[in-house]
Order: sequence, then structure tokens, then C-alpha cells
Amino acid sequence: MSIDWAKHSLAVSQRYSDSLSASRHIRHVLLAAITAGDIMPGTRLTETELGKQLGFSRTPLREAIAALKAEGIIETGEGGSLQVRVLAYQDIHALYEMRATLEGMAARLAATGASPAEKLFINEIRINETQLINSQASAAALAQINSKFHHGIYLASHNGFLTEALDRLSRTMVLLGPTAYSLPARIQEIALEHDSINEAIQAGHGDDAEA
Amino acid sequence: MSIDWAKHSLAVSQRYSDSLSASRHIRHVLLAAITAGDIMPGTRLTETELGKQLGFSRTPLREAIAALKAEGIIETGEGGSLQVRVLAYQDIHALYEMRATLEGMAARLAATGASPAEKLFINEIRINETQLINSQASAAALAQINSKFHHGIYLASHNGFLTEALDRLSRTMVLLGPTAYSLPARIQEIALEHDSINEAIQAGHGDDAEA
DNA sequence: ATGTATACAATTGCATACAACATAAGGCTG
DNA sequence: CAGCCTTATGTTGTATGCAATTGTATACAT
Repeated sequence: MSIDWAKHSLAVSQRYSDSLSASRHIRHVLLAAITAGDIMPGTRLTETELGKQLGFSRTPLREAIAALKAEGIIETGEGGSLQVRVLAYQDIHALYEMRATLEGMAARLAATGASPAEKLFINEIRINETQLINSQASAAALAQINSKFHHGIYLASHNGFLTEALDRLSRTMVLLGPTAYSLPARIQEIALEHDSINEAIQAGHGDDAEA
Repeated sequence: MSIDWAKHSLAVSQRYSDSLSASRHIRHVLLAAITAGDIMPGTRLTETELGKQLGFSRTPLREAIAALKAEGIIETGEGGSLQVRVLAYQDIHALYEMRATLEGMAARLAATGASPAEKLFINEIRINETQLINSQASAAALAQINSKFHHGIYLASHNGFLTEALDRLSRTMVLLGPTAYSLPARIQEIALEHDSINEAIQAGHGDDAEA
């Protein structure tokens, strides 16, 4: 029943060197717990209970929840009760549709506007990723390098709002549960896609990158 | 020096029939004040002063600010002081670039997936807008019908995340100051654009609508 | 005169306490 | 026995008070 908050809390503390305020800390811990599947969508959250378990007062907790509500991760159900957002089937389709469009936009912008240094950076990551795949690295390592590849493209798009929107989508997608990066078949597909994108960016072909 | 909060507060109260909590009320009032230009970007906001002027305690105020910070409307400057976000020039370009892409996506989805009723609804709004333009209605009325037209397309896209992203962009754009809908030249341009979009949607031509 | 250190003022961050509301259970009445 | 009203409990919303950090001004030393 009870969730191992200490694990997530410790991870967040190490990640940020204890340099964030309580409300930001709580926000990251909650996201980590949802990502890990410790809190399922639809779960009701009570502020008092959460505060007691996390060791914080309700004030910073409510601020973290306010931010998560603004992001659509937490929603208020009947009578103002709090619960982790439950995505409808149409939402799932909409999410992927949205991400595909935004990723395409980012790739096109990166292809047409990336600086030589940024192109080099993206290419380095791609090479690194290929090595990891060939050496059969762990799923976690692959997910991490995959994330770096995409983020490199986001940054090369020179559009902060696009980057923010994509990051927000990623945070929303944790509501779908564990991702499917561990499937061996997908890994090869993703590798091919990344190669195509990378080549298009290196060549400066916007349309190819978007596709 | 002092801002006429009562005006914005009254407008929000009427708009929502006094049915929202203090924190949500404050959020809308702050947005209205920024939209109206009563609070310029870069202005420093102090919680105590704001609370005193708005007649609320700091707790709901901080929640409203937390939500606005999550949306990128308010940011924490040096030493944690609060201020209305100041957009850089590159941000302005990025904003319009982002909106153009998302509007295009919405138009394409509306063209390919709108129901007959939704098409009819959009067409009605377009006819209404034409009448208003011909009768030389006020700028406020034109802005309102323009907003309805766009929102009709958003809804017809059947993608809640797209709608939310566009709404969020609109809220961010208030940081740019008063919009340029009052320019007579732009009105004719916009009318032509809307006609093209509407026709493409009615005909179900996705590519034309996106363009 | 300038640079630095120290003390003070102000503001944010957090915790506790109280009020209002919704919910659910139990008793009362028809 | 069923339905409704009352009451009790739990949860959210709001207010106030305190602690800690930061910006600033002043005084002193170089």
C-alpha cells in the first residue's frame, strides 16, 4: 500500500544536489513516482496523507500540485478531490499525433537552422547511440541516449516554446505507463529513423528531416 | 501607480459567476491585468503588496503564481524575486513560428476529420464574421469573432492537447502587449485567409487548410 | 575616495491553525 | 421497510505567523 517515497526523494536530491525548494522537490518526486508506476492514473491523492508521507507541510505540497494541475498531470475530480489524470483513448491518439507533428517541426528547424557545432553535437550522439546498440547495452542506457538525441534536436531548433511543449508532452506521457523502448524490434526501427533524421539534418534537408 | 484591480476582478467575477476559488480568480485577474497592459513585463510583483491590493491572503496568491510560473507567464528573477516574464526577441519569433505550425496542424485536422455539424458551425461563424466586417463593427467585436473562428477549428481538430497548447500560446502572447487586430489592412488579409481556410475545411482538403 | 564588512530591512518559503464544504453513515419518520 | 433528514467525519480552501535568505545601506578601514 505505502509507497517507497524515500527512493524517489533520494534520487531527486542527488539529481539536483539538494538545491531546490520543497515545492519543486515534491513536484519532481511526484513525477518520478508516477513515472515508475508507483502511482497509477486515477489514484486519489489526499494532501494530508501525502504531506505526512513526504515529510512536508501542505503549503509547498499544494504549490507543487498547482503546478502539476496546470500541466494536466493532476486533475480535480468530483467535489474538488485530487487524482492523477486518467487519459481517455482519444487523448492517447491525440498525444502521439501531437508529438509526431512537433518532432517533425523540430527536425525540420534543426535541419534548416542548426549551427555547425550543433550538427556535430547531434552526429556525435547518433554515433554514440549506434555503438551502444551494437554493444547490446541496457534498456535504460538506450532510453537515456535516445532522450539525448531528441533533446539535441530540440535545442538545435532554436525554439524554446517548441522544446518546452515537447518536454511537457513527455511529462504527460508518463501517464501512459512504462514506455516501449525495451522491445528489440523497435530498437532497430528507431535506429533507422534516427539515421535518416541525422542525415537529413547534416545535409540541411528540412523536408526530409520532418518526414 | 496603483492599478484598478476592481475592474478586472469584477470582469472575472461576472465571467464566471463568482463560482471559482480564490486562487483561480486571482490567476484570471492577473492575466487580465497583464493583457490590458496594466502590468508590463519585467514588473516586479511582491506577494504582500498584491495580496493587500487584491484583498486575498498570500496562500491562494502563491498558488495562482505557481500556476502562472508553470505556464511561463511569471518567472523568478534574481534571488527568487517574482516578475512578469520578459520575452527575448528570439522568443517572439519562436512564438509566431510555433503558432503558425500549430494553427496549420489544427486546420489540417479540421479539414480531414471535422464532422458535418462542426463544418456547419465553422461556416456559420465565418459568415457571421463577414457580416461584422462589412458592417464595420468595433475592433473588440472583430477580435471576439476571430477568436471564436479559431476556437471552432481547434475543437474540430479533435485534439485536446493541440487546443490546450494553442490556448497556452495565446496566454503567453499577452506578454507582447496589445495585439494588432485593429489595423484595417490586416482585417482584409485575415478575412481572405479565413475564407481560404474555411473553404478548404468545407471541402476536406487538408493540405490547403494547413497552408 | 573607494572597497569591504556588517547590520538591518524586506521578501520569499514553509508550517500550523481555522473555516467551509462535501460525503457518508446512522437514525428518524412515513 | 424505504426514503429522507441530520449529523459526524474527513478533505479542501484560506488565513496568519514564523524562519531563512537576499538585497541594501551605512560605517569603517585602507
